[in-house]
This record gives sequence, structure tokens and C-alpha cells, in this order.
Amino acid sequence: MTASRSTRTRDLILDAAEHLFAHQGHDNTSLRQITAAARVNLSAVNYHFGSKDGLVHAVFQRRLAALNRERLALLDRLEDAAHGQPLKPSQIVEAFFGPLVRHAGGASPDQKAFVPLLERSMSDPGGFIRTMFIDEHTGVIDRFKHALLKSLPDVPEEEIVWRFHFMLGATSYAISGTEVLRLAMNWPRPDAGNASDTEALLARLLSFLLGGLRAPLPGAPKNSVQRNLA
Amino acid sequence: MTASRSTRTRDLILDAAEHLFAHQGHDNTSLRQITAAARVNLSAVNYHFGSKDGLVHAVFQRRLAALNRERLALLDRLEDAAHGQPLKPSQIVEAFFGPLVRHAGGASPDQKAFVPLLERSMSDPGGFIRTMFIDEHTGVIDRFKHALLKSLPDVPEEEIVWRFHFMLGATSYAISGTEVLRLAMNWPRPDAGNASDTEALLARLLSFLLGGLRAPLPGAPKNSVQRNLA
DNA sequence: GTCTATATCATGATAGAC
DNA sequence: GTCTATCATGATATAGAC
Repeated sequence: MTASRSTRTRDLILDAAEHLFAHQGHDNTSLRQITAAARVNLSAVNYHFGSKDGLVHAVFQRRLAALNRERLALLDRLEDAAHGQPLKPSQIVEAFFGPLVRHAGGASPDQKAFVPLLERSMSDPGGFIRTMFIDEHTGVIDRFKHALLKSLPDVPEEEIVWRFHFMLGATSYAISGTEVLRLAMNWPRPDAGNASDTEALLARLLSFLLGGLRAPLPGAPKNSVQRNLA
Repeated sequence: MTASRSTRTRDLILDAAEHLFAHQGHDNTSLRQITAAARVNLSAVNYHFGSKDGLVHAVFQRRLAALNRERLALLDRLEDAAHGQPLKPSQIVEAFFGPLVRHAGGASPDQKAFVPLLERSMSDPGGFIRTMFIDEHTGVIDRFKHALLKSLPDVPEEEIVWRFHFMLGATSYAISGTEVLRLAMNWPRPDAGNASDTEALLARLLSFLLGGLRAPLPGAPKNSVQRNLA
């Protein structure tokens, strides 16, 4: 079983790397740490992934692909059920951000720590991760953007795109920043990591996102309000 | 003039470091690069700042302190003019996020690149920067939080805090993500770095933030809307 | 205060036996 | 496919002359 032996080593490396990356960031993690944790030989990384960058790429892509598959499946189901009618903004927003927030609120500490890392690495300047991140998202974002356009015919496309971007930012902070938030605001520490916290956070976040998405347009008169309440 | 010579070297290092950090991130920048750019000796860094971490700390703190001084000055002026009356949410939000966005939209490429770095470094896991960032912000955030509480008496404190956090995230992406946004959305590239772009971005962002800030509370009935329109 | 020179260490990658 | 051994590089930090 040479093949299965090989695959096993590959996966051991992948899992160990993901764990360490989540807690230290990928560029503070050495190949030596990874191979020690995976209990494989140092050279195995170069054999299976070509280079450290190759490994990083593989680790990130594995997660991103799974996440985006889930988002698209949700959107497909919603659109099937709607029979060509526009979806509600809240449905679209939840289908996109729900999987992400739930993933980040997941049970294992690794899972919780990984999404913040993803977000951070995406904004790495000049890195290959940025490119991969965009490649992996571009089709998905396009589908969701069009769903939003259909759902909010009064909001011009340019504005939708910007607000999508702002929503990404708010969500990123919602996920990765709860620790910082507690410190900066002098908060008591609630039970961390339980599912109802995650759902409460998601509810908070979604109502904020929808409020922003449907806000009066920048140049608009003071009290005008968007149609299509969620 | 021993003292002035010394101060000059210190500042040369500080400026060169800031420039390099902005474009490469602080942990992809070596002391050798910094001292070469500043045309000072390698050891000068350790003499003036004790260590590389000391230098990083000094670089970040210099900017953060200036930014927060500006924010507090704006808030002071608004509150003086209001004679004890609550401010409008839009005034508060603009006083907090305006200086940040305008700084990031500043003329020099260094200035433009630095705010994103700040945001990214803040979320560095386990780093001393996180701590410094929090220390530097805690008083400021407290003042703004209380202004918002007075301004939006219908929104419970807990919700204000979360929404403040979401606003930070949206703003962070607004600032640092315009490049990514264009790529992911297949956008034409507008004139970069001109002031009217910055003001347009700020207007977009502020209307999104205010929409989110005043959104119906998570558990609220479908069509309830917050009072206190901006 | 500033310099040269160097100590010390950890990293990513590879060569070559098995 | 996996191992050992090793290379080349670049990092921070320091010792000691001026």
C-alpha cells in the first residue's frame, strides 16, 4: 500500500500545518515545527508539496473550497425554491456569511482560530495567498452579487459591491475580534465557544449587515429609506 | 550637538522603518534593510530602541497617538458646541472614522499603506502589538462609546459595543481592501489617491455604518426601525 | 554615540543512501 | 517514499575599538 502510506503522510502534514498556522500564523511557523508535530521527516514536506509555499497554498485551499461549496449549495437551494423570484436580502446575506460565522464558532479551537488566520493572510501584501484567495472567491462572489442585484433593484451595482465589501469587513471583525473587543471594552468573559453564543453573534451581525445594506444611498435626502425590508 | 545628532539618527531609523513596514509588513523587514535605507549603522537600532520589537512598538505608537489625539480633539469640539445635548450619531461616527479614512487616503504612498498594516498587525496573534494597540485605544473608545450611548438611548449598551466593533471591521476593509475589491469584482481602476475618491469612499462608508448602527435590534419585530435618524 | 566585526542561531532547501 | 546529513542564507544581538 504505497499509495495509502503516501496519502497518510500528506494528510498528517496538512493537519499539523493547519493546526500550527491557526495559532501562530503561517510565516511564524517553521517546517521543522510542522514535521515534528506530524511526526514525519523534514524532507517529506518538500517531497509532497514542493516547497513551504506549496504547503501553505494547499492548507488554505482545502478550507476555502469546502466553505465556498457550502455557500453555493445554500444559494442553489434558495434559488430553486424561489422559482425565479428575487430572494430576500436577508436570505442571501445569511447564505453567504452564515457558513463562515458558524465555521469560526465551531467546537475545536483549531477551527475557531483558522478563519481569523484566513482573513489576515488574505490581506498579506504582495503574497501569493492574496491571489489564491481571490481566485477561489471570484465565482462565488459573482453569484451572490447578482442575487443581491436582483433583490435590491433600487441600489446601483457599484453601491452593492462596496457594501458587500463593507459586510465582509464587519464579519471579519465579528469573527476574529471578539477577544480584542472584550479587552478594549472591559467586558466580562461569557462562556466561550458554545453554539448559542455563535447564533447570537450571527443574529447581531446579520441585523447590522442588513441595516447597512439597505441604508439610504450616500447622496440621498436625509430620511429616505430603502425598500425591501428584510 | 550630541543630542541633536542622536535624535536625528533615531528619527531616520523611525522613518525608514515606517516606510518599509508599510510595504512589507514588519516581520518581513529585517534590521539590515532598515539601517541600510536610513543610512545608519546596524547597531544603532539596538542602541536606540533596545531591540527590533522596541522599534516596531515605537513606529506604531507614533502614528496611533497622533490619530487618537485628532479624534479626541474633534469629539471635544463637538461636545463643547452641543452644550450637554446628545450629539447626532453621524457626528460621532464621522469624528471617529473620518480621521482614519482620511489618513489612509493621504497623498503619500507610505501613508496609504500604513493604516492597512496597522489593522493587520493589530490582529497578530499573541503579539505585543495587540496589547499596545488596545492600551492606546481604550480611553478613546470609551469616550466615543459613551457619546453613542447618549445619542442612541434606545439601543442597549451591549448592542452599541458590538456595533462599534462591526463598524471598525467595515472601516478596516474599506481602507485596506480597495485593491482586493477591484480584483475580485472585475473593476476598472479609477484614479487612485485623489482626495475626492477618499471623500466619496468616506460618504459611502458612513452611510453604511449609520444604517448598521441604527438597524432594528436582533430580536425585534420585522419592521421596527430605530429612532434618531442621522 | 557610532562604528566594525563577529557570535550564535534558525530557517528553507537539497543531495544521495536506502 | 523516506531517511540522514549538510548547505547556504539571513536573522538578531553583542563585544569592543574609536
